[in-house]
Amino acid sequence: MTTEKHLRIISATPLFNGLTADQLNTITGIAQVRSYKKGERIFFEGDDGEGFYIVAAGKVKIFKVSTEGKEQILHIYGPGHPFGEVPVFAGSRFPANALALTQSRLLFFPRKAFVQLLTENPSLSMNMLAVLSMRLREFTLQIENLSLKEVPARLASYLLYLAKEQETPQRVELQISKGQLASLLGTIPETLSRIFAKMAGRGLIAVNGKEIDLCDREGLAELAETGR
Amino acid sequence: MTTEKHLRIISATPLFNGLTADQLNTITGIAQVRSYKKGERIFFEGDDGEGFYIVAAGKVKIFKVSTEGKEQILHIYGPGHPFGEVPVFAGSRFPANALALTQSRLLFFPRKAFVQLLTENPSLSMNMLAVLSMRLREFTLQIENLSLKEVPARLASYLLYLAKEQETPQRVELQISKGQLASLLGTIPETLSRIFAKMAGRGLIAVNGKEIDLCDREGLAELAETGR
DNA sequence: CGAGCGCCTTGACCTAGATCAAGAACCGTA
DNA sequence: TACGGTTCTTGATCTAGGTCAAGGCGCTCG
Repeated sequence: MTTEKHLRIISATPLFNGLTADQLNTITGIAQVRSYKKGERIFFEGDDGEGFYIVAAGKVKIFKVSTEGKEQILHIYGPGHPFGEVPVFAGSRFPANALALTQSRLLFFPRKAFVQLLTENPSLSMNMLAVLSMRLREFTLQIENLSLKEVPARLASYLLYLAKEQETPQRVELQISKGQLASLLGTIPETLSRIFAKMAGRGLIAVNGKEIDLCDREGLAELAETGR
Repeated sequence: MTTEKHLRIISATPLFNGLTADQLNTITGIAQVRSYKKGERIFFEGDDGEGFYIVAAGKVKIFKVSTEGKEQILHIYGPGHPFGEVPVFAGSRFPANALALTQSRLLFFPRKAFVQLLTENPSLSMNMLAVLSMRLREFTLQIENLSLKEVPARLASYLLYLAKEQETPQRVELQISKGQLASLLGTIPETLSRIFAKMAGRGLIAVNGKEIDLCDREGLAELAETGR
């Protein structure tokens, strides 16, 4: 693993947009590479946060677990996405768990060195503020979904979101298992399965394994919006 | 309303901790005072965010509304708390609504001037990052509550939280109506009422209007944690 | 190729909590 | 102190979705 390669990854990360080559070099200097196997824990809720991460390769899930073992996924992050920044600035512990969904390579930025960087680079601070703000927006959306919408509406929203994300208006591919999707939507596999069947029955979608055709985007939008 | 007074409020706000008198003066220079009557809207979801607010006096609720009119309260903020910062940094619109719960006085900071300030004051940026991180922590907690715990557990958590907040271990006072509390907990007044009755029946609490005695903190903690 | 395991689906049931409807208690105003 | 309005409580009902249990349908690996 060369420093070259780190630099390429770091340059491509939105968080570091608009920084000079010099600044990027400095940042590369403090980054450490860490590798995780599929299923390996990155950190636990309550752990001390001595720094934060950026996904270089692979897929990471951030989640909470109830006392009875039910899990709620908060995010699933791929390359370029930072996570675990909260304790860096709040001076607290990680508020959730992180686990590698696939074999992953992460860049780790130690708290102290990174804070030092921030005080010297106002534009980096601004980027960081933007990242946190965006995340806050996502959370308000998720809370809205969980408390104000029923599962079919949440699923419809998610499918439309995926379609935009993947730039394929007619068909989307689930990058995660349906069980994981259920947890992301705040439900369980059985319920999700039934809702898939119901939506297919209404002609809104067609499901073939991880491939899902969006037959009626109008109808999906309606369902996402009003729940009918 | 004197500039003196603004300065006093601004100095006392955590967001501006650790800044020099000089910096505080500059900040006071860009703040505008806005007054709102009880029930008045401060902004709507989707509005352009030309700046953010800090509560100087009064109480403000931040909330989402479903298409059918059900509301989910995200936060209730009192003096010293900033809100509406997301669009300032994310460059997007307000992701939720804000309304004055009581007659309120707010300090408004226009986007552009504030961003200018940030680039010149690294420690202000750090404070802002801390505020946003703290808010993210609160949100993860709220999502956990909404999706992983049942209403009685959420209520128990909230009561214990209030007790800590108010530094009165034995008795808390609700600062908001029970209807508002229901919405904050992601439920409806009827359900909340029944749960109050049930908890009183079990000897966990005693309810007298807005005064609530925590008779059995052990039991409440147990309920908050495990749901039984 | 067959065994075994993880994932998904389907069905029968059950429970938390929403909805609907009707009073009761509380509060500011005249 | 009577009033009209909120806000709160209580009861009867309904339903989304969770739980439990039993297959099915792929996988990989021997």
